Amino acid sequence: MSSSAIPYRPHNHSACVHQALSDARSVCQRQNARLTPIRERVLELIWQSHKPLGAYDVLAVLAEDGHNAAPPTVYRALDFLQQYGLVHRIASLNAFTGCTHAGEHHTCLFLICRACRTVLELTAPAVSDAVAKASQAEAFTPEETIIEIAGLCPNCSSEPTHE
Amino acid sequence: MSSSAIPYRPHNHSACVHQALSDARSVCQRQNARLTPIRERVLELIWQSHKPLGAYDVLAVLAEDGHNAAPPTVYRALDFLQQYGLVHRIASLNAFTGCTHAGEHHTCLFLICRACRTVLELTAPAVSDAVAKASQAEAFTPEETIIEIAGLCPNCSSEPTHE
DNA sequence: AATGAGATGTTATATTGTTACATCTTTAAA
DNA sequence: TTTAAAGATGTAACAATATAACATCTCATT
Ligand SMILES: [Zn+2]
Ligand SMILES: [Zn+2]
Ligand SMILES: [Zn+2]
Ligand SMILES: [Zn+2]
Repeated sequence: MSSSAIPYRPHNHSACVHQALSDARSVCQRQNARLTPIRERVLELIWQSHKPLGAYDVLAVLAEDGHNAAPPTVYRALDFLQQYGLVHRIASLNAFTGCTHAGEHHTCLFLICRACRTVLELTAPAVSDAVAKASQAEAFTPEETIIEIAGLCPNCSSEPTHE
Repeated sequence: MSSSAIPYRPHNHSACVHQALSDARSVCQRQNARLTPIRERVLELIWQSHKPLGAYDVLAVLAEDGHNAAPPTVYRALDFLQQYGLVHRIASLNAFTGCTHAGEHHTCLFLICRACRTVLELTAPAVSDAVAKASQAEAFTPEETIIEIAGLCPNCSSEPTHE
C-alpha cells in the first residue's frame, strides 16, 4: 500500500505553492505568455490550499488586497490560467483548483472529498483508455473529458461522518 | 461495427418520449412516489429531444403552457426526477437530460456533441471499473461519479466544422 | 515618439440556482 | 367524516456564478 497522496497528509504546503508558481513562470516563458501580477496573484490564491476556490472567493481576497477588482478581472485571469493548463475548473463545484501537472498534456480525474473538500488530481491511463474506447465504440470524437468523483478522502472516511 | 446509437440517427422520437414516461410511471409507482402533473410535464419537456435542456428553458415552455411557474417549481420537479433516476444533470452544461436507464442502478457516462449538442448516455463497465480502481488506489471512497465527454458525434464529425 | 496588440478597468446585465414562507392537496388516522 | 400531518406547489425576494460591451491603460516594436 502506497502512502497517502500529498494533499491528504500534512506537508510543507508553501513548497506546493512555490513549486506551482515556479512551474507557471516557466510554462509561460516557454510559450511567450505574460504571467502578469494579477494572473500570478490569482494563481497563488487558487493554490492557497488543496481545496478549490470559487471565482468570487478569489475576488474577495483581491478586494482584501486593496485591489479594486470586478468579476471580469478574475474570470479573465482564470481563463488565462486554464488556457495554459495552470488551473482546472471543477464543473460540479463551480470552482477552480491548481493543476498539479502543469505543462504536461494530460487527461485528469478529480477525487473530491465532500467532507473536507480537498481535491486530488490524478492521471489514470486506465480510465483514459477506457473512455477513449467507449467513445470510439460510438464513433464519437472526444475532445474534452471531465471526470469528477465525489466521495470521502482517506482522512474523512476514517472519521465518523458527523450527523 | 455496430450501427449508430439511437440519438444519432433518425428515429421515432415520440416512441422515446412515450417509453420514458411509461418507465417513469412504473418507477414511481414501485417506489410509492408521486409523479404529479407538473413533474410529468417537466420530464416530458426534458425528453423533447436528445439535447439537454436548461431549467430556465423548461420554465419558458411551462410559461407558454399557460402555467404561471417560478424557478422553484422547475428546480423542485428536476430534483424529484433526479432523485428517482429519471433525469441527469450535465454539470458542464448546467442542463438536464432524460435518463435512458431509468430504474437501473448505473454509473453512466455522457458523450456530448459540441456541434449539435446531442447527448448519448452510456454505461461503460470498463470505465467504472477503472475509476473504482483509481479511487481505491488512493484510499478514496467514491460516492458520485461524473463523466462528461465533449467532442463531436458521428454525424457532426463527418461534416466539416463550419468556420 | 507613434503604433498596435494585449491586458485591465468599469458598468451593467445575463444566467443559474436558492431561501423563506404562505397556501393548497393528498393521505391516513381519529 | 372531520382532522391532522405530510407532501406538494405558489410566490417573492434574493444569492451565486458568469458574461457583454466599451473605455482605458501598458508594453513591446517600429
Ligand atoms: Zn500542498
Ligand atoms: Zn476529506
Ligand atoms: Zn429519441
Ligand atoms: Zn453532433
